[in-house]
Amino acid sequence: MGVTINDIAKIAGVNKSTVSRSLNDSHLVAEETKNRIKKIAEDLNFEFNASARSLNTKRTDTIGVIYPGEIEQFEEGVYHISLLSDIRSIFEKEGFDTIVTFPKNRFTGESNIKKLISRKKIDGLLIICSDIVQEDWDYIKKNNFPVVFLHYKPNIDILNQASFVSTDNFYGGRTAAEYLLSLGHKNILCFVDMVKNIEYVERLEGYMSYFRSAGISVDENLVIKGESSAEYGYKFIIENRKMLKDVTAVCVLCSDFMAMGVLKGLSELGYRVPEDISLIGYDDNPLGIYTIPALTTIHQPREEISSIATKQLIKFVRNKYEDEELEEFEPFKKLVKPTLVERKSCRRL
Amino acid sequence: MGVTINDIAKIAGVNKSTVSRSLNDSHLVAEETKNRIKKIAEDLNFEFNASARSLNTKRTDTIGVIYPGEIEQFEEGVYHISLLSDIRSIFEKEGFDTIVTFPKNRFTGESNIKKLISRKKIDGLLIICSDIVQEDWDYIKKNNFPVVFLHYKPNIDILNQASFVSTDNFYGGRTAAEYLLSLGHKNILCFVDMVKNIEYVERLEGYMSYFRSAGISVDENLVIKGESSAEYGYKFIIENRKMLKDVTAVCVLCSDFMAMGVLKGLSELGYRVPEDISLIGYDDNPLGIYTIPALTTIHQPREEISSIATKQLIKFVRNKYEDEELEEFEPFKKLVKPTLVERKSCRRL
DNA sequence: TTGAAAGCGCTAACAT
DNA sequence: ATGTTAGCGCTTTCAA
Repeated sequence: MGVTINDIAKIAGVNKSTVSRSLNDSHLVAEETKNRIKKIAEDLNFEFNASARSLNTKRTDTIGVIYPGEIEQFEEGVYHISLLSDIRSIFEKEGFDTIVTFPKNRFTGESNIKKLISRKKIDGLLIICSDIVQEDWDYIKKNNFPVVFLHYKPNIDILNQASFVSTDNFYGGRTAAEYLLSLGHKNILCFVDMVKNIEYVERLEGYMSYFRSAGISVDENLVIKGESSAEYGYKFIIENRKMLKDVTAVCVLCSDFMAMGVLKGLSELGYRVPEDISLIGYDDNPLGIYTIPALTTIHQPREEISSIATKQLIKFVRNKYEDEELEEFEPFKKLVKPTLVERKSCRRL
Repeated sequence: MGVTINDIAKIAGVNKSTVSRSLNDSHLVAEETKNRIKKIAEDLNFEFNASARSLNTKRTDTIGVIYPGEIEQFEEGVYHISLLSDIRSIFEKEGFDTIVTFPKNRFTGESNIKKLISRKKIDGLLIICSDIVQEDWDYIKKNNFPVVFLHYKPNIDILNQASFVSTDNFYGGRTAAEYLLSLGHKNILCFVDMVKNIEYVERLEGYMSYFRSAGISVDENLVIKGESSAEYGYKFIIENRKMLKDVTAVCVLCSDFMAMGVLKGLSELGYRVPEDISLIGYDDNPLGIYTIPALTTIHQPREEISSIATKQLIKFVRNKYEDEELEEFEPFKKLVKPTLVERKSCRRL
C-alpha cells in the first residue's frame, strides 16, 4: 500500500514534521536535509494522501463544475463541451482537479451543490447552467463559498449578488440585424426562444433595437417565438411555407443547429440559400463550415469566457485559502462581445 | 463552520461513536437513540466531512474518468459528450462523484492517472481514450486498481489483461458493406483512418471481409487511408474528383462528421446524393438527421456501452471495498454490436 | 446498547 | 533547524 511520511521519516531518521516541511518546501529546513528527504520520497514514489491533507488544511484542491449536459440536449451539449475542455485545461494547469456534476441528483432530487460543499469535497464552484434554485444560492451565500457563473447569467433575483462571465447577447442580436440590413434585407424571418433562457430574449432586444434605431419597423409576425432546436426550425419552415413569400432572409438567433434545421427545410421546399433566401445562425458551431452553403453566424467567444471565468474563480478560491474568514467577495461581472463570422449563407440584395 | 459529529454528540448527550453508528445505520444502536440522533443531524443540516471519512475508510466514493476532449478534436468531442452524460448519470445514481481529467497534465506532462490513484482521490477509473502509457498501466496493475476501458480498446500489449467495453467494429464495417452491396453498389470509395486507433482498421477488415466472402474483389485504390475529419473528407473529394468517375457510393467508415465533409465536397462538384452517388457514414451522430439528405449511417451503441462499462466498474470498486486484499480482477470484456440506421443518403442501383 | 480510546496521514503551534 | 505534540473529523476495536 501507499508510502506515508512516517515511512520516509523512519528511513531518513528524522521526525515526520521534518518530512512534511521538506516536501512542502518550507524554508524552515536545511537545504541538505530537504534534498535528502525529497530524494527518498521520489525513490519511493511518495504522494500525499489527499484526504489526510484536506482534513487539516481545509482545502481539497478540487473544483466543482455544475454542468447540465442532459442526454436529450445534444445540441446544447455540443456547445458546452468546448467550454468544458477549456475549463478543465485551466484548472489542471493551476493544480485543481475537476468534479463534474449535474445541478441536482436526477434520482434522489438532492442538490449536488449543497452536497459537494457541505461534505467539503470542493473549494469552489463553476456553474454552467441557468436554473439554479434559490435554496442552493442561499446556501452558497451563507457559507460565502466561491462561485462563478459561466455563460448563463443566474436568475434575476440573485443577479446582482453573483459573479458571472457571459456573452453580450444584446450586442450579438444587434450585430446580426446590422449585418442583414447592411446587405439590404428587411423582410426577415427571425427565430428566438422565449422559454429556455433570457439570453435569447436579450438577443432579440438587440435585434429589434437596431432596426428601431435605423427607423425600420419590424413585422412582429415574422418574429417567431419558438423553441431552440434543429427539429423545430425544420418543422416550422415546412409547415409555414406561405410565410416565406416575401422573406429575403432568415435570422436564427438561437443556434447554428437550429439554422441547420431551417436550412434543411428551405432546401426541401426548393429554396436555394443564399440565392433565394439568406440565412444567418448563432454560436459559430465548428460544424457551420460543413453545411452547404457554409453558415454565416455570430461567434460566441467561448474560449474567452471560459478562461476569464475560470481564472476569476481560482482567484476567489485562493483568496479564501489565504484568509479563511474572508468577508464577502466583491461580485465579478464580465460580458464579452460576440463577433460576426461571415461565410456563404447570406447574399447582398 | 460545519457541524461535526462531535457537535451532535454533545447536543444528544451521547458519545460521538454512537452518532457515527446512528448515521451509518448500524444495527448496534437502539432504534430510539438512532432516530433521535438522525433528527438532530437533519435539523443541523449535518453532512459528513468527506476527507475525514475517506481517511479511515479508505474509500472516496469518487470515480475518475480519463477523458481526452482536446480542444482541437471537436469532432471526437461530440461523440464523447454523449458518453459522458450517460456515465455521470449512472455514477451519480450509485452515489459516486466524478472527477474528469485528461490522461496527463498538459503542462507538466505528469500522469493524472498515477496522480489520482496515488493521492487516493478516487476508487476506480473509467478510461475513455486509446493512448494510455505502459507506465500507467503497470502502476494500475501493481496496485490492482479497478479500471475499465470504455469505447477505445487499450493498446494491444495490455489488451488481454484489461477490462473493456467497446463496439464491434468489425461487425460495423461488415454491416456497411453488406448494406451497400445489397443496394447493388460495388464501386465504392471507402475512407478509413489507419493512424488514430485500431477501431478504424477493424471496421475496414469487416468491410473487406464481407466483400471477400461475397466473392467480390475490392479495388484497393478506392480504399483511402486518410485522416478522420470533415476537413480531410471535403478536401480529398475536391482534390481527387477524377477518382469519382465510376464510383457509385462513398463509404465513410470514420464518422458522420467526415461524411458531412464528403457530402459538401460532392455537392460542390455537382454530384447529387443519393441520385448520383450514395453515401454512408459511421457513428449515428444526432446531426445526421439534418444534413441534406439525411445521412444513412452505422449506429454506435453509446448508451449501451456506457452503461455496461460503468456498472462493471462499480462492481469492481465495490468488490474491492468489501475485500481490500482482493486478488486480481477477472478481466471483463464486452463488445456491443452496432446497427444500421437507414435514412436518405443511399439509393438502390 | 453505549462509551472510551486509538488511529487514519497529515499540518502546525510550540518547544528545544 | 528539528522534534514533540495535539488535532483535523471520522470509524472501529475493545471494554463496560
